[in-house]
Amino acid sequence: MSNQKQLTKNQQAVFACLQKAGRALTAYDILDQVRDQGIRAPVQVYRALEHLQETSAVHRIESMNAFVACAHGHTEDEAGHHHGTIAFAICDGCGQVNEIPVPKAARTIGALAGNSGFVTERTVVELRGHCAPCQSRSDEIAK
Amino acid sequence: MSNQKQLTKNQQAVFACLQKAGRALTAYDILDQVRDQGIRAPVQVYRALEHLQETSAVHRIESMNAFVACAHGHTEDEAGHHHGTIAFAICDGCGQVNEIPVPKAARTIGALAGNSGFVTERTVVELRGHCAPCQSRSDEIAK
DNA sequence: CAGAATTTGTTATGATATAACATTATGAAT
DNA sequence: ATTCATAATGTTATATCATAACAAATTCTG
Repeated sequence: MSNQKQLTKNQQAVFACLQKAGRALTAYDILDQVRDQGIRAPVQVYRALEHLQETSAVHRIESMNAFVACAHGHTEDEAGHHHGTIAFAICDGCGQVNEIPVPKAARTIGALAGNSGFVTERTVVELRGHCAPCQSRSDEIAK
Repeated sequence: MSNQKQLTKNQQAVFACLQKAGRALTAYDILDQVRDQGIRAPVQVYRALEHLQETSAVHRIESMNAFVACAHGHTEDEAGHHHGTIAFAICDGCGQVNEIPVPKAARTIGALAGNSGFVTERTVVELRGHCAPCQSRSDEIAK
């Protein structure tokens, strides 16, 4: 079968690393963190990430070439209840990534594209900016 | 001054290449096309792209690591009238990229992020899918 | 256990992007 | 026109992100 629920050793290591980080990491960031768990080559990390993305346990942040653990309940519980499109709010100060379900706005945008016959298969929405704490931090710097 | 309107030789070459292509190209695709115009190294392409992005003549497609000439009037006319956020509808069949202004949907999404104090500085919206012609083409293949 | 499928490990390489620094061109002020 | 400041260029090297190819080990299933 294709959809087993148990993660393999490498998949566990990579996923745990991302969860612990609590922010987006590049594949090589991850590699550095899991070397002591026997993962030696980039391809091993990419393979684990590929699987984790298929099961929606991990999302790729396109504008960073990085990866983040899904904030919703993908730890143990089954299902992977499908939300629609999720927007990622990425803080360029601290790297925190927040997930914001935006099913309606995504449908609106998809409909606009559909007007010219375009069929949307995947929607990428990423907000780059600063979270509240980092906002005040940069205020300080700007005096 | 910072905002001159005339493009330099390299900037012209890169921009012309993108306009001629009519679709997204990677920096190395561009490099291959402009070697005969004296551009020899990746960094020269990236520098031209950087300038062209600053003036909104070119957009970066994050989910492709590629670049596309802006579809709006950036050829000769001044101004670069500021639209709000633009969504890119990218056909995975033929590579065509369509620009769709989505100011309202983008504001909606930004407002949702703003609820937790996030301040958006840049909004990336990219639709991956298939354009009308490529849609029918894949129909054929699927019999 | 046998066979199939998947995962793993290993090496190599491809693709994307920037650092550092010397040089040349351009524009504005005298 | 000369000087100065700025921006653009060229060149080499290297950093960063990602996949190809193939052999070996593991796991699942009958």
